[in-house]
Amino acid sequence: MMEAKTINIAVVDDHQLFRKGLIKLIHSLSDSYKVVFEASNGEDFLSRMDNFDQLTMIIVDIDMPVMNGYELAEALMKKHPDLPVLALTMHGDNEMSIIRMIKSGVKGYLSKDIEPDELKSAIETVSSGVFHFNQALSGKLLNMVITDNESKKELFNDRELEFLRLCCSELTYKEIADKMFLSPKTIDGYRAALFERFEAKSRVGLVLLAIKNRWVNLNELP
Amino acid sequence: MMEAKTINIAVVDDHQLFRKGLIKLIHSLSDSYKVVFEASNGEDFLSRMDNFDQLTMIIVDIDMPVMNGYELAEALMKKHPDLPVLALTMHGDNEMSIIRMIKSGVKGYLSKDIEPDELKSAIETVSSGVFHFNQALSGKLLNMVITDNESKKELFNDRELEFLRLCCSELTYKEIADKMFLSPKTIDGYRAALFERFEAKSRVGLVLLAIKNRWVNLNELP
DNA sequence: TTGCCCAACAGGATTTTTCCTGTTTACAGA
DNA sequence: TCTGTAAACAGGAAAAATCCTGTTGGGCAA
Repeated sequence: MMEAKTINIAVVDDHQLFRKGLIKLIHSLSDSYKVVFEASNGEDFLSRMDNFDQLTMIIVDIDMPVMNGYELAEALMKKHPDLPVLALTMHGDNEMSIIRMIKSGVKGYLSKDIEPDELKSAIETVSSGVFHFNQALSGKLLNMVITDNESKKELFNDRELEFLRLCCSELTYKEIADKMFLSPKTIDGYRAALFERFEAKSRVGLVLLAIKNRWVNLNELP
Repeated sequence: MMEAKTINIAVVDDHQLFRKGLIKLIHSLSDSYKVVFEASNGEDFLSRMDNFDQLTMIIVDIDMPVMNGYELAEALMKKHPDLPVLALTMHGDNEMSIIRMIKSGVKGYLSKDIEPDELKSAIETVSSGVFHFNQALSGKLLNMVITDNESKKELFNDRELEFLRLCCSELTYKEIADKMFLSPKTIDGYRAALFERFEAKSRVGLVLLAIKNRWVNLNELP
């Protein structure tokens, strides 16, 4: 079996040990795979990569400190829409992160606990510009992605975001209601809406999501 | 330069992609390194490994779902104290986790963002039974480890820390009680103790403090 | 032994959170 | 003008969290 075309890959991951290992793994999958560039985060990649044409695709970790995978994918979608992005996730099972990846323009994603063979098939499909998602999306969330094109509604409106910030505090809902000049019942409505949208089961769960996804800034909290 | 003695290594990590890559990386470091066994978590390792004498050392990821690195190291410290454990951490910067590793009996730890050369030197030192910690421990911290038996009025004890971790989730206190095999009333006692100690007014407040002060690691939360 | 301390645990009250099913009002579009 | 929709709001109940005051039982020092 001949594997004709060389696939030139860039790997972006902040964990050097993983990155180096991954590169060796990729090279062992096929002689036609060449990792020609590596970076430790999105910013590092954008600042040092100058020849985008040489790249067939890019493999990028979602969880990175400086400029994470979502942000890099978004930046690439604007400047180099033809460069396919394959995302790697550590805990990629939650639908929100999948949504966000799709919105950021990634062509596919893989959990880090997959077998090398799956990586190979993902590289094959994504490098040729085909989508590769190994998890089905619920209709509701899929709808959220698709109908987003008219830029009508982002994740939250202003009031919801304000509520979310106040949630990340020791305030009770009643106190939040006072601060926002709303009825506690309205606040309860916001709560229910966000719980459903993000599949949170409790206020603590919502707060954790808000922090993890950087919807709120930890340093700006009281 | 000759590298005489073969070092037989077991690798335990739940992320298959990382594990396979790491193994290739290890083999590329030296011909005398042989990865002779791999497992996806602590439980998997203990149940399938039958010949401990063949192993020179074990490399284990700290963050694993079923039986994590701390727990595996503790179990090994009891049954096979001569087997050196090298721990790998994703975000090993917080002191609490270093404390916990030392208490669990690991011989050394590495952050996953190190260079392969550092891995090599860690393998060399740890496999020969010497400690390898790449980060200086603050005097206070070191004191905490050493004088742990006497003046143990530090921030938390082990159970409190475990409770705190579980607090940073969507689990109810009842579910936390089940996980820790304690009465919900005892859990309520932990809660009250931590609330008072850190002047938290609610669980959300406690969770925020835990994250801000890095008592728990955001990325290793479920 | 005896007294002391502490972790584990209980009962019970109160507040807060969570959930469910509604109603009213404003306002944009057919 | 009629209609649909979204935001604001309510009542009420169940579950969970919070708070307070205890008890018990085992280890340990005097």
